[in-house]
Amino acid sequence: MYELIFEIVRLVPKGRVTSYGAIAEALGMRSGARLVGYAMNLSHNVYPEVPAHRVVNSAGLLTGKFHFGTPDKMQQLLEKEGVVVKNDKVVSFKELFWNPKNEL
DNA sequence: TACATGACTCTTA
DNA sequence: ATAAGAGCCATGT
Repeated sequence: MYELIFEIVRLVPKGRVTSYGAIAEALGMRSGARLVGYAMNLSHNVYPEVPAHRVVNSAGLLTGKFHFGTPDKMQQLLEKEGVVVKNDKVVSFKELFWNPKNEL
């Protein structure tokens, strides 16, 4: 079931980000954002790798950074891809936001 | 089968 | 504008 979620996340272009809610909605689960988060939790041992660091909450906050081993890993990865992160939140989130529906 | 849990989100005070 | 409460769906025990 999480396969779909993983696929969507893998479609997120480098340097862009998306939100749990957006993914959930793209899959038809209007209020399944929590489920998407839960899926990300399992994404660390699936293959191909899932760029879970490109997924943030509706406010652009890096809420799941504690699940990357070290709290800085997520931010590091994002910045390395060109995404500016400040105070655990994505700068210009609105601009960098990537809507899954545009790819379906 | 029933209950608890979670990387969320929206609605009210 | 900030804070607290309730819904939501798939899994695991």
